[in-house]
Amino acid sequence: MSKAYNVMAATCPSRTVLHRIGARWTVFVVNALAAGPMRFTELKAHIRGITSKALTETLRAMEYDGLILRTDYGGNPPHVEYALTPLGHSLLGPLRAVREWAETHVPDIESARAARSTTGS
Amino acid sequence: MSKAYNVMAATCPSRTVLHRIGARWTVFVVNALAAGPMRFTELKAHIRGITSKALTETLRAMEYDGLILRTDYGGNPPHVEYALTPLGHSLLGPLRAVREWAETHVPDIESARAARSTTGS
DNA sequence: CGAGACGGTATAGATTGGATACCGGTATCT
DNA sequence: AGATACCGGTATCCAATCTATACCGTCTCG
Repeated sequence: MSKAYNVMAATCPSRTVLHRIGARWTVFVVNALAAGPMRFTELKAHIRGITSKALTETLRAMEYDGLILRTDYGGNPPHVEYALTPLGHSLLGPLRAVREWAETHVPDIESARAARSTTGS
Repeated sequence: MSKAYNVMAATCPSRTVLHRIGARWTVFVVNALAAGPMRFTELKAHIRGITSKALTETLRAMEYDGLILRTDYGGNPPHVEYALTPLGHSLLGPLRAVREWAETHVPDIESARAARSTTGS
């Protein structure tokens, strides 16, 4: 049995892992970094709608979990680069599956929502 | 290019879709319902740690998006069943990929966290 | 009569996330 | 020389969200 973890267990660490993945911005950061390392402002520009704070916290959390690597080239003007670790890279596959599902099924979901809005109640 | 949607666009509907998927409990509900329809309390017992309110809201949202189907058999005692729609079912594949990634890489992440805690600061 | 199952709701408290503004240090524009 | 902008963030405040706890009506069982 290689499956030592059961997601439903509530005491299980995979809960926290799943929570991190679903953390609203993680997906986008992984996605953005897929093409190669990026700097902070670059990342911020790429992921439209994210604030500095959100980005900072997401990056910190991901670094803490070993998903990305932060490299500070110091000096001045500040130069910091973020890159995916092998672990972060391995997340790309599963995440891409979800993203593609989302992109594919947007019409279905929108029509479901529309149906509820017009027909419902 | 069949990719009419770009996740990074911020104005893009796939954002909301992705947000729904990452909504903390959605994954678990889909997972639980994979085996077949379930009743409210059954679901609540299966997903350890979820509260009635969280479950209710998750189910409502998922129903609104056409991911699940709520069937009220009325009468008494109350009898309500939740089942995956075909759309919800199609989500199972991508989600399972993520879940398996999570289960597989828990040790990696935990060791990364441990390394940060002992070595860091 | 009293208790429990069922499918939730109501209320309040804790936690998280977002928006906006600002920071220090340098380089550049005027 | 002064004003401004770039870079990688913080600080602060406020709003939305999540959680915990208790409770509801109806019915059946004992």
